[in-house]
Amino acid sequence: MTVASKTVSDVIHSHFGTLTRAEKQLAESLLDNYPVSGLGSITTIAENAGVSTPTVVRMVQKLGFKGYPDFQAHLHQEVEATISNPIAKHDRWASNAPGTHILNRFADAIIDNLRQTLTGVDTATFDSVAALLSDRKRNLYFVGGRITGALAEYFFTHMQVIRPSTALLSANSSSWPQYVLNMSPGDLLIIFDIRRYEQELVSLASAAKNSGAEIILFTDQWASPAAKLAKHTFRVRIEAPSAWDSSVVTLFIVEALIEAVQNSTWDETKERMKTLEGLFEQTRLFRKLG
Amino acid sequence: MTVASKTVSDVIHSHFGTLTRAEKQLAESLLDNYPVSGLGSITTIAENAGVSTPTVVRMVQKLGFKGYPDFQAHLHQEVEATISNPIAKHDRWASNAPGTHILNRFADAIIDNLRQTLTGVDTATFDSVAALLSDRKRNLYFVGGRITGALAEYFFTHMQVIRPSTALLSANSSSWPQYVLNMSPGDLLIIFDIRRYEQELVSLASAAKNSGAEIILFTDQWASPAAKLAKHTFRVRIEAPSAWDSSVVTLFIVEALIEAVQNSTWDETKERMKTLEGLFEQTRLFRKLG
DNA sequence: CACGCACTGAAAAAATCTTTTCATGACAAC
DNA sequence: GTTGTCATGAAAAGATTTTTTCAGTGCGTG
Repeated sequence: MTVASKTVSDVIHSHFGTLTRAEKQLAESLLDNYPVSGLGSITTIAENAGVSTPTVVRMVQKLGFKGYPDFQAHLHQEVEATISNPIAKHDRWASNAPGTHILNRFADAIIDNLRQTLTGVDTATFDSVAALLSDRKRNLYFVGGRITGALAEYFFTHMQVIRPSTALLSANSSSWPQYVLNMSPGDLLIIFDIRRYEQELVSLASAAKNSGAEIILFTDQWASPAAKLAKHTFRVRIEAPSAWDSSVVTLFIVEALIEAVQNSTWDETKERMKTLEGLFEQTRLFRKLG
Repeated sequence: MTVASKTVSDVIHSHFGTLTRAEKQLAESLLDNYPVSGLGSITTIAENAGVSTPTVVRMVQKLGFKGYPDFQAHLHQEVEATISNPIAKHDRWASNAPGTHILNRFADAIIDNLRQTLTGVDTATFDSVAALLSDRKRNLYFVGGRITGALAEYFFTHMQVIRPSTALLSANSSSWPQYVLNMSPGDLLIIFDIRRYEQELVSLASAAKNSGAEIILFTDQWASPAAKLAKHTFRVRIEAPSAWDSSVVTLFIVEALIEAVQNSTWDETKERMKTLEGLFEQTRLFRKLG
């Protein structure tokens, strides 16, 4: 069967981009407090998610299950696997007493985001993306929104050292068409788009896809509309006790990807870094003399 | 109710003596691999135990439950309680990203960094910095190195929305003197400098200090030489299982500061954000028409 | 051996859950 | 505008589950 070894959570995540509004709402409800929230009857979970029972049926079938009972059977298996594996590992963060200081509240929120994100990220997806980014034959294009532009830049700066053929699209969309013009099939467009999704990014994604480029998307749990166009999507938790969303976990994923790519092509990268060091040295020397 | 705080398992045990043969058989079946064995339908568990469904109904009623659904609801609650405790949660995350996977190693490292950084950061320092950043009379200047430039930009982008008089110094040091020229006493220079400390940033810090500006420094545990010049220094742990350093915790501090500043001047900020929304809207409209 | 009593499960009845159908509304393309 | 497509939930239909009824069985007792 298609849903053999993957967890229900994985399946939901991998289909998340293709889900409709009500279905996303349902998926969120299921993933929140997963997998216990899926234990009840179809009526119960529909009510909890605020959707109708037909929506539940349609979604689980879309996910590849035969019907709700089939879906629930898988969930039961997972619960069983989780529970009957009582490995008592040391509790890493419980000592982090929920203080009242903003730093502590932030820390709690970030760790929660990290945990939930990691539960949701399919390692297979992660590895696929790392492999794509490692492929020197593909040109890489990075782009972000108003806030996330800095993340795109951070990612770009590292990848530029690790491998050739990387480009950072400026925040100004007027220059984008030129980049799209140069995209060939197999090229990668790495997009950062979190809520207050920017329509222009979706247009860019669409145009890039038409040029044959493949899209890797970093978005939030509610998923940018660009998810429908993306080959791989990272849905990252961004909630913080703040008027602003948190990019910490997104940066975490980015750094992990950087390491994964670097690691897979270490020999070449080492050479590049040496050369780069030399270049920096020369520049410094040049300035001193000048 | 009798079954208020006791677990279903307790209830079964306490009633075990009064159970009949078929019921004992059923009870054994339920306790074996408890509580997962009770997850299915009454038919399923009856079959598993080798008894009839009426036996199940009779037993659960004898145990004090209203009926099978009531019995199962209690079981679900217990499953939830078991799964939702932090230790079990960590197990789930770990199982999703097996121990050796880069994501998992990174997560461990980052949480460690976060804890160590929080232990080292004085909340008084944090609050002082937040207060300085909130002071509208001071001009803010942000600057970062090659890698940390993105962090400076991220910080700047947010602060620019929250308050006036903010500037981002470009990565190119040739434009810096002009900024220094304009600095007045009380102005703040926020510097990001982590290892492979950049000599130019130290020079900038020195020049700025001579102009009366106060310096806030984000650096790593080994501390940039600029620390000697800084009024406040955040020493952040940056170690990661990678050839690169991690900026995740630095970003964490930045976000916490953003929230602290925003929070202390919420009324004014709200107005600014509203206006900004309006401006974005206009821009969008303008583009559509154009 | 007959009787009473409690236990048990088959089968019917009742309740509930799951799936399908279909009307409506939103929205994009023309 | 008009048209077609898609998403959605109300409601009906269908399937399953849960409960009740009831007849059969085993067993101890007079």
